[in-house]
Amino acid sequence: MDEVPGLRSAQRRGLAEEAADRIREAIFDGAFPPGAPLREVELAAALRVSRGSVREGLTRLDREGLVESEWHRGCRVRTLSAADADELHTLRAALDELAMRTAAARATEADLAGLGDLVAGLERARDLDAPTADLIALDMRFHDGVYRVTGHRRLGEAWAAIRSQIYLFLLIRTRGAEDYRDLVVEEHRDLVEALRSGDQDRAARLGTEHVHGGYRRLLDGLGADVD
Amino acid sequence: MDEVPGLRSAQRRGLAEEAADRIREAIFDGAFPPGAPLREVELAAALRVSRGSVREGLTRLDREGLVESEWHRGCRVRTLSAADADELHTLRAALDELAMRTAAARATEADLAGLGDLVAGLERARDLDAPTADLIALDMRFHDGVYRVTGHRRLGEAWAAIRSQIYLFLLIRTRGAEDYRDLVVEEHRDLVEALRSGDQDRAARLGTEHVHGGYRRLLDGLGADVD
DNA sequence: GATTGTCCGAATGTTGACAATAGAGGTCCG
DNA sequence: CGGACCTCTATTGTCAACATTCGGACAATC
Repeated sequence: MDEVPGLRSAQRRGLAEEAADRIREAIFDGAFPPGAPLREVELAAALRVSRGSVREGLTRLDREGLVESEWHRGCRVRTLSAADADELHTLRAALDELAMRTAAARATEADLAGLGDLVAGLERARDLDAPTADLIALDMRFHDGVYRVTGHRRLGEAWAAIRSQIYLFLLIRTRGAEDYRDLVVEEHRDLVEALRSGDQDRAARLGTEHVHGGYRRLLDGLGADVD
Repeated sequence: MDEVPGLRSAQRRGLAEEAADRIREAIFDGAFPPGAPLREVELAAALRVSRGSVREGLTRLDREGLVESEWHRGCRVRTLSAADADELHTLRAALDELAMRTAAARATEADLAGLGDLVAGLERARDLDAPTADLIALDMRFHDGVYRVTGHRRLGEAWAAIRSQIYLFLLIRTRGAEDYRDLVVEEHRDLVEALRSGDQDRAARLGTEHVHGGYRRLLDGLGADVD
């Protein structure tokens, strides 16, 4: 089992994954608002791919929770109600707690440096007045990094199953929350610090607080007028 | 189309789900041991279904973590190493903690009665010297019930993503653990009691202890000779 | 003798045609 | 005029054939 240091295996990607990526992108860009139907023939024609590939790509998005499909009634972009938001954040808090605890135990110096770089990039983006969407993307990449550091494959899969939904949720509902820009850097710096300390309990606690706090601020900023 | 007497009832629910169910059953029955390849043509011929349907069914099993598939290399039954067992139980503990906490807050009297009935059935089965596999099946149904009581759709999906793997793991590695039969009834009765009390913290704590305790006993009973 | 290039059988990835279904809108009857 | 029924169409579910890729066996080369 020889591994070459700086070389990751080039993984072949089928058309299904490619299609899933394109459709996901389109949803994030707002081309398909929540509730919009995703018709297989239409997508197949647009992507120059057969319906089978589109179909398989859609099941991947279904696994990510981005779309929902019913028998013989096709696929629609999932709508996110207030109850859905609550589900997403309670579940994410539980996952993040385990992720931060595990990461605190297993993070190497290189891992910590990588996460630190991400936070630095986040700070730079904020100071340069980058659009909030960019900050959110970096935020997500940071947490992806934490899950990767855990080396916990199934935990990563559980995160992947809600990741896109949380991303979409943040993109849609972050307009009113201006304090997000101020707090995002500081909070993530604290997370890295907790990981560096190796204190698993502290890291776990900070992880859940980070999620719950962000959720609470979001709700406060928007009022209770969630549909 | 050739008609086979007892094999022609796969219409209303979609052939893909039907195929997934059959294959899952076969895996649990030991027809496909861990690591065994699942060839699409072979399965399609056996189930009298096209390869497309088998293919879609296999992706469902992949979502459940029962099989793993690589590009152009097909599907195999997932093998469960010691590291996998650790992943499964740490993740399950995190999910169960949230599930017990939520269930403690939302369980109605009818819910509690239903769970109580399941425990009673478990006790009956144990006293009747039912095979351990039956006890395990009832054990799983109990926890399914807890997740259902939470009303937390995404939490239930996260559980579904590891449920089959845990089931398979228990089926394979429970031979040596005789104390399982003794403790299983008592522990689940305690869980119901905690839910009835409505004390969320206590329920959550008991939930994680239940998982971790069971895992520890399993490891002790088997020694460290896990492959 | 080890490495590299090439071929071959087998299995999967992809495709377009065909069948089944849900939902809409019209029609008939009370 | 309203409701049950029926047809019709758009859309998804299923299928069998075609294209691509993998892994190993064998031969050529240094």
